[in-house]
Amino acid sequence: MTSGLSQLLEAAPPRYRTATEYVEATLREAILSGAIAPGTPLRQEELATTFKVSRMPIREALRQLEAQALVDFEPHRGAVVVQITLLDAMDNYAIRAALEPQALRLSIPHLGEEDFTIAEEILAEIDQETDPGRMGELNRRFHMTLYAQAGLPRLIALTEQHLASADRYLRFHLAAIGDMGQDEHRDMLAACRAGDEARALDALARHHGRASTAMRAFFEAREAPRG
Amino acid sequence: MTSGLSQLLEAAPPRYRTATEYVEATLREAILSGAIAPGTPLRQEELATTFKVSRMPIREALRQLEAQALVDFEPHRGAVVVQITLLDAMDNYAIRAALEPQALRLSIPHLGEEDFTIAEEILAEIDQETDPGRMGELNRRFHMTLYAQAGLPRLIALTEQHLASADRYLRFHLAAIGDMGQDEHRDMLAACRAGDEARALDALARHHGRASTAMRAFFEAREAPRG
DNA sequence: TGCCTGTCGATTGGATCCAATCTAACAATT
DNA sequence: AATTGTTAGATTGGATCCAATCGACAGGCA
Repeated sequence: MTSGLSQLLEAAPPRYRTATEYVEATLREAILSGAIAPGTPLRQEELATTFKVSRMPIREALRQLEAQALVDFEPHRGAVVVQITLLDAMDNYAIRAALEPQALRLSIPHLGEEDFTIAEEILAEIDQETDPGRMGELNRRFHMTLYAQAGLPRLIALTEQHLASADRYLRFHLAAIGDMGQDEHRDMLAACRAGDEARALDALARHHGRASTAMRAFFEAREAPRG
Repeated sequence: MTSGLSQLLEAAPPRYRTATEYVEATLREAILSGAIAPGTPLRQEELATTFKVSRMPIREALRQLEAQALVDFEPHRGAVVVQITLLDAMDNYAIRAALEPQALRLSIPHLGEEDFTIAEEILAEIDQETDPGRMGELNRRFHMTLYAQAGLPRLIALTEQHLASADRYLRFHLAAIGDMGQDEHRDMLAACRAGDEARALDALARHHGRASTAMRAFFEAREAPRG
């Protein structure tokens, strides 16, 4: 049959099926990575020329980004890249601190050796990585590998979405605590391997707690450097 | 000054500022209430004539509903109202079981007597209500009243969104357990009043747990009535 | 009969055009 | 001088038009 061909098609699917998909994915990546600064107004005409499409796919993409809380939309005034504030960061942490333990808890019983191997490889990659952007990507993949067996697609997608949003705070995170929390990562992985749910959840909670308090201290020091 | 005027404007804002807003809000309500059945294909031309607008606001609205996971969008094939399945319901419960305790926990310390009074009134209304649609609305308002003081807008919005999604399962919920869990509601409210976080969270967990297991049993009985 | 192929209507995706709204600068009035 | 009114340009919202894709059905071929 065509199993060889279908493998090829799996490996190289047509990149985007519609212009809207293309614009949406590219814009989201640009916002999350910080390539477009928070507060930047997104002019439809301007985006249309840079993407070499009409304003229509731009408009549809912006609508979807609005629903994902990546841009603010005001009628007749256009879209603006959402700001990064302490409140936003705390909001994101609170949401992840709720979703991630749930995903991990449901996933742990179904994790297998293949998952642990992949997670281990990602941890090793993180150790050697220096580029902040790639580190965010690797961090996300590590976490999602451990959550992937939860079996609830919406929970997983929602968790991944908010983990991706956290990339926006990555620069601040690194400035605040300097590392990606590899100690907690390793502890979490070891606990998962041992099937020790309580310990894994504890490691994850420490992970969130440490990052969240560090971030808060960092922002508050920034906002009132001399009081 | 104009404090009287601004109160008036608060009370009666222009209903919708754009056609897209209007279509989106109306369609969402229709989907959540079940007025449009799961699996229904949403033809753009058809919707355009019923809403008396062109296809353009329809398209933008459908994009936003897709990002909210209320319709499935397939390129060149259009939008379909998402199905109601056991997996979907479990997914929704898992997400709410993660988000709601977090919101409640953060909100409890800032709840005041006004909030308790409002919550109490809503509970009384639920007791007398028979219309399932209104009961979903009231249930949502009760929960959100207790979560509202969490101080994190995104967490609150996300929680409310998934609480609203649960309205889609309301018929099944009522068929499965017959009531809205008023006992747990009352226990939760009393615990909040007493500032007893642990007891409030416990009541909420029982609320979710009971609903979730009942729903699972109900679906499984439906899917394999004679095996 | 069963399967492939081509064609046509229906539907969506994208481009272009027009109308409505916002912003800012400037003029006019007190 | 400060506030209000006006007007022009920029920008978004909405409508219409054309192109691309999908699905079903009919016809040809083994």
